[in-house]
This record gives sequence, structure tokens and C-alpha cells, in this order.
Amino acid sequence: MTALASLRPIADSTLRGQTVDRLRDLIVSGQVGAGVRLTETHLAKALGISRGPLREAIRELVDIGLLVSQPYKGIFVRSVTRRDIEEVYSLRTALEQFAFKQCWAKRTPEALANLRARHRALTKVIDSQSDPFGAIERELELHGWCYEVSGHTLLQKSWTRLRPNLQFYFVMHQQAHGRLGPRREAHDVYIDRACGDDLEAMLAHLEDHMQQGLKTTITFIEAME
Amino acid sequence: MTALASLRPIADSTLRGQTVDRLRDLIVSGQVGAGVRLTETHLAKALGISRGPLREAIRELVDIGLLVSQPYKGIFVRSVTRRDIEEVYSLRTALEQFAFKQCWAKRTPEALANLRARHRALTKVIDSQSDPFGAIERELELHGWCYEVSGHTLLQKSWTRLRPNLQFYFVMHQQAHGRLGPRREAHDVYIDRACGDDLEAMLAHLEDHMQQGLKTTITFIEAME
DNA sequence: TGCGATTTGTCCGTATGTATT
DNA sequence: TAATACATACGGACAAATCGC
Repeated sequence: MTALASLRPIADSTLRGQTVDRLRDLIVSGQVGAGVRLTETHLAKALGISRGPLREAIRELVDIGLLVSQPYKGIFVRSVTRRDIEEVYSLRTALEQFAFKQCWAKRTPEALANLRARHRALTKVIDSQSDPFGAIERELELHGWCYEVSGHTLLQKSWTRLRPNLQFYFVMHQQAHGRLGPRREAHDVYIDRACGDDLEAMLAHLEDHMQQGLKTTITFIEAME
Repeated sequence: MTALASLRPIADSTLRGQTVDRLRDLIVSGQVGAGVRLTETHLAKALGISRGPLREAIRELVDIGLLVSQPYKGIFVRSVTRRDIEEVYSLRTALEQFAFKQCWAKRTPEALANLRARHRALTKVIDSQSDPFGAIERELELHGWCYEVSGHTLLQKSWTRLRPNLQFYFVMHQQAHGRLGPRREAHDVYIDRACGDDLEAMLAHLEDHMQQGLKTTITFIEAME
């Protein structure tokens, strides 16, 4: 991995791609709440584009899972059940364990320095206590490290698909609980193990880490049902 | 899992969905070879539909990975490298191991009978030696069992996305090597372990099984490079 | 129950941008 | 450089399905 990789994904040249980005950000930032219906004509007018590329962008977001489509009825921002969160966390555990197996031998000093830099960026944003949304992004950026270092393109794609859903959950959780964001020490062991020499210890910690994340994330569901 | 589940995915009501199915079958059956360029206007005329739903269907296949899109240049049927196959097999190993962990406690007698039925269907088609393409479908149907029984919808989706790519590789391999199809005894141990009581033994066998599958599948790449 | 309004799904014509020759 | 081919995008139109009255 080059240290410069994946700083900012360059803006897509096609209007469809740009619309995917705009809509995704709109949803995961919580600006359009879960369950809200989106009508093509209104949305197209609001975005200043025609229905063609908008429909294609919508299809992509449906595929990721952020939108759900009911033919001839409409498209809606996804609603979240307890089971959804449990499934994402369990699959994510398996994927991230696989990612660490794949990247374990590729952890160059530069790569590890990059990981620590991401951790510092996360704790810094948490300490500032002014940007909980940014903290969520930093946390996901931290977890993206193992996927990038793995060099496994298919695995990276899986993470790219999973990540917006996680971000959506986190933001929903945060909006339900006020300004929280991730805990400051939540990733200390994660970083230590990731930089250490015991792969099995890392894999075992991932189970705990995810279990803990699931428990805290899922609390906001209780209040909704 | 109900025994009747997932026999035939009902045909999609929208033209877009139907087109996705048609194009997917066209590609995984090998009727349009790897690397071939598809032009929208010609394809739309050939399919008897307009470019709107066709473009949406194409986007979906790009997302799955069967097509690759180069903006303003064109869309092409994917070409396969050795690395692609290695990545699919390694990720698939991780996913299928996870699937068996998830489904292990849910293996009712009915579910196990269903698994054995799929195995019988596979060996029967292999023995007939007249339908290698059907044999490939039956093999994938066999491997789909653990995903269905797991009851994990996200995991099932992952398999649904991975499966067409595998089918594409298998058919390419078969076309390069004449009428082969999967070996008859290749899944005997797989079935035994899946019906047994030792989860760890199943997981270990999956490593071997996939390693073996990778080795045989990858041979056709050698002849192309 | 039926009717009208709204929205999605689909088609077509046209214009523009990009790549290739 | 010009010309061709094609992907991309726009706008208008109609059909089909759904929903509310």
C-alpha cells in the first residue's frame, strides 16, 4: 500500500457517479431519515438533473442496501431492525478477521505507521468533542486499514459496500443518543494487537471488539420498537 | 429454512429485472465471451427494449462484476486473470466457513435431507455426461445450501453476488477443456462432514476443498496467458 | 365499488461530450 | 485536423400500477 492511497476518492466523471455520492452522503449523514419516501421527479428537480441518471444512481444505492425499492410503489430510505445490525456485525467480524489474515504478512513499518496515524486522527477528533460525525468517519477509516493493506480487491469491494450501512447505523445511533461518538479508548487494544505478532490474539480480540460494538450500537433500536 | 424455499427465483416484474436475468444468463453461459464489447444501442435493439432499462440492468451487472464499465468508452464482458480467481476462492472460503458456523445449529433432519438431495441431483447430472452446464449449476446449488440454511440475509446476498462470477469461471474452464464438469466424488467428504457433528472438521475440509477447486479451475488461465 | 390523481416504468428524439480513426 | 461512432444526458410523452377519495 502506498501511504497516499485512498485519501479522497476522486469525484466520478459521470453524473450518475456524482449522484451516487451525493445521495449516499445525504443518507448516511442522516439528513433524510430512515423510512422516508423519495420520489424521482421531486428528487431530480431538487438535484437539478434528469430522471435518467438519477434512476441509475438509485439502483446502485438499492444494491448497496441504503435504499429499498418496491416496484411501482416507490423507493424508501431503509429502515433498520435489530436483526439488520446483528447481521452486519456478524458478517463484518468474519470479513475483518479474514482481512487481518490476508494483510498480516504485509504489515510494513510504513503501513503500521499509517494505522497509528489513523488512530491518532480518531482520538483527536473524539477529544475535540465538536465533530461526532467526523469521529464516525475516522473510526470507519481506521477499520478500513486492514482491507486496504490486504491488497484483496474483492475484499475491499465488500468493505466498500458494507461501510455506508455501518455509517448509517452509527449516525442513527448518535442522533438518538445526542452527541456521543465512539469512546476514546475503544481501539487501544485493537491497535496494539494489530501491531503485534500474535495473529490469533488479534482475531480473538476482533470478536470481542465487534461484540462490544454491536451491544452499544444496538441500544438505539430498543427505544424505537 | 422451508424445503420449498429458493427453488426458482420468480421472474422479476420489471423489464429491468428481466433484462438483468437475461444478460446474466447470456454471460455466465458463455454465449458472449470474455472481453467482448457490448454497445447499448445494438444490444437494446437485439433485446427489443429501449436504452433506459437496459442501462440500469447493465449497471447492476457491473456491480456484480460480470461487466466492466469504462466511462465514455464502453462496457465489456469481464476478462479473468489468475488473481481474480484466487481472490474469489479465498473470499469464498471465508464466507462459506462463516456460513457453516451460522447454519450448524440449524441443520434439521429436513435440511440435511435437502442437502443430500442436492448432492444426488449433482451426481446424477454428472453421470449422465450430457449436460456439463447443468452440472455446474447443480454444484453451485449444492454450495448454496449452507447460505440458505444460515438464515443470514446479508450472507445470502453476498453469495448471490459471488455465484455468477464462479459460474462464469467454471463455464470458461469447461469450454477451454471440453466436456468435463465437476468430478463425481469431489463432494463426498463435503457432504459427510456437513452432516456430521464436528464443525472444526468441516471448516478444515472447506480449506482443502476450495484449495482443490482453485487448483483445477485455474488451469485454464495458464493456457491463455 | 369505481374514478381520478400521482408515481413509477418505459420509450423516443435529440443534443453533447468523449474516444478513436 | 476532421469525421465517425458511441456513451452520456436531457426532455417530453405515454402506459401501467398504486393509492386515496
